[in-house]
Amino acid sequence: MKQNVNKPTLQDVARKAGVSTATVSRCLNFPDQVAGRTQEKVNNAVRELGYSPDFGAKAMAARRTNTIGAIIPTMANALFARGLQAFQEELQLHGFTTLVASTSYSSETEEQQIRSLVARGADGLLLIGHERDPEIYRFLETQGVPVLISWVYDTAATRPSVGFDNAAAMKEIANEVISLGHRQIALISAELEFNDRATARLHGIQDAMSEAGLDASNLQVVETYYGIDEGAVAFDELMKTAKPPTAVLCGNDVLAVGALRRARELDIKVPEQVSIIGFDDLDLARATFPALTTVLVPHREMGKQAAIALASKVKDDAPIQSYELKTKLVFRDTLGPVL
Amino acid sequence: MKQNVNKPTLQDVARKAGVSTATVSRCLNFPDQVAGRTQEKVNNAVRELGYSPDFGAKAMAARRTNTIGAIIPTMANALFARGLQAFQEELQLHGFTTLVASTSYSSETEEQQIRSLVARGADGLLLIGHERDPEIYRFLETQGVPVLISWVYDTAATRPSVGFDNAAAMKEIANEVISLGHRQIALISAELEFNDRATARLHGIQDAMSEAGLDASNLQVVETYYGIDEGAVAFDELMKTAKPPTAVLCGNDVLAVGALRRARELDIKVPEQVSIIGFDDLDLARATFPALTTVLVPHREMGKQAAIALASKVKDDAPIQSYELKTKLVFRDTLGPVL
DNA sequence: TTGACTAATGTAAGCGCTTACATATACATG
DNA sequence: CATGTATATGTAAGCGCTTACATTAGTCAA
Repeated sequence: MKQNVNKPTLQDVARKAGVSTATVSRCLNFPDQVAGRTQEKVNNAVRELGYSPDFGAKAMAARRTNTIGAIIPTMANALFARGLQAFQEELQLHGFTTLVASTSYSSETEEQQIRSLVARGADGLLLIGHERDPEIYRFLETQGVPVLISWVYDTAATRPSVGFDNAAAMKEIANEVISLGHRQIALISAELEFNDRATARLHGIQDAMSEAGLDASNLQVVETYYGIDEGAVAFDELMKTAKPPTAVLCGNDVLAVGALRRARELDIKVPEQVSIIGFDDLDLARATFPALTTVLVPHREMGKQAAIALASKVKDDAPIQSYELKTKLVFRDTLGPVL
Repeated sequence: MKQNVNKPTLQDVARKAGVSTATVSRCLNFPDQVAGRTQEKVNNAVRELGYSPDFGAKAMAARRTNTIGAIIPTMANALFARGLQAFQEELQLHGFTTLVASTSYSSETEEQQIRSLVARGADGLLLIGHERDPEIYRFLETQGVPVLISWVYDTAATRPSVGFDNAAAMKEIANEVISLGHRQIALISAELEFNDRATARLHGIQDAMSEAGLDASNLQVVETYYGIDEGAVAFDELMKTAKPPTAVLCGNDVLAVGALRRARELDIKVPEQVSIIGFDDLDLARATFPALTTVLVPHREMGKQAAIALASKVKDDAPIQSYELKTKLVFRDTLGPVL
């Protein structure tokens, strides 16, 4: 290992400034409790030594970190990245630092990350979706770390959450699709296991279809990873089946963009021959040609509300209030009637 | 505050298992130094108590965190996000955890983040680009934290770096543009201040132009933020000038996608009336219509090499070896000759 | 000047771990 | 069996901070 240089400590600063360590600590944390002249001496010493407090020591002594952890599936998904950005910004206003980790959609990795963030002293945790090993929830409870679930809002769930109703949102757009005459429908979904958002969206479509009297066999589902190429491949697959769909719903805009690209490559006209629908409403959705019909997810607002809820829980131990956000259909140019 | 629950400590585990704290510690960190029967007792106690080690205490006692910090401008930029992903994966192989922070391109925020990561005990730091307040470099030196600069490779720089030559890459594509007859050229760039990558790319174009005998007045530069909409607005602006460019180079693919979108909205044919060139080669670049001509940046390889360099520096105190990665022109459908 | 405050500073006890060192136990050797 | 060696565990001293409590300095009314 290294450790060639010895980082200056509070002690060093105290010695240099000719005061006690307690005074230095106060000067740094509660300046108004310290006389002006003393502050100056201390600040000079801090500057000259290039002192920087040790977070670990501080956390241990103060028994508090003012840190909130957030674990999302992937940074690659712009929607998570942006929602988290808003979460972070709001928390900063409340005096919290955010520690971010991602799981690549692996529940195993998620568990590790949860443990790691708890070990690092997170005062609270933001998690995406409800579905995970009950043991983890037990662990968090024994550690006394409050958790807020986001990206979903499920009245049936016992834990508080800030998010939207994935099933209802998907059902709404599915209804539109069906009312335009589509009967042969497909869903390009993220992996369904350990992903209650994806599962809920699937259920939304199934619901809409069964209410419209359509048989389950009219729905084809392909699961894949997040990515444009993945969407393209999935679309390909669907078009090669015996009864190719006339409408392809996608679990997110990125998959939809991939599908759209492949449609163009296959010379399939959208929406004349097949409709393609996204989910999320990224900037991207307006930039494709034709522009993507999709479902707007208010990600920034979601991040912000999650931050507010979690901050008040951690600070004042106020019970977390669940909060439902509304999605909105955005009609652009990739959804059309069956011709 | 809260603290209703008392997290179990090493002490608690030791008591429950009927051994000393030292044994518990060893059992957790160096299991092969501990007898099998003892391991069992300890592991049971750990499980029953839901024990999780306190990172801060551990770091303080061990004087090592096995944590590497990485500070990037923004997660919103997929290229950073992906490069970082590779960085992280590689570091994990070497036994390091990565702590990520982003700055929103603010040098002030960056300074905070650097201090925060150092405080959190980062054994090393990854930073993007060379350009920052010298005081920060001094601070890092007094703290004994090794730094690796990435995303740039500049032979003139004193600090080691793992990246590519931004100026050369941009010059290369600019040469192509010029050789296709373009004389009136524009650059939609990220903000140039405190951004040596963006500045270098600008210089690359200027170089190419002056070598081709073009006057500086033939180049229009508009600085903007990262985003599709921002690219669209910038493109708009350029088209409204007295001498609109016939080729628009963009600092990244996202800006280019925005420009492309606005071109379509304005009914300007690409590449017949104006050529649009991106930078980065995101998946996105293949998904637009027409597909984007751009410059491939080997972001994953960059992240990986950066991780290797930094890990060996931190572990063995080996001097960091600079490493140059090569970019590659990717010709698709948005660059054409002047008609 | 004094006493009664308040304001500023100091003292020292931990926070939860790791690890050098000391000790105990087990086993092989002569 | 005594002895030496290896293996397993225990003891206790910090790591760099915060903070309750004790002490001292400063201020002001009487």
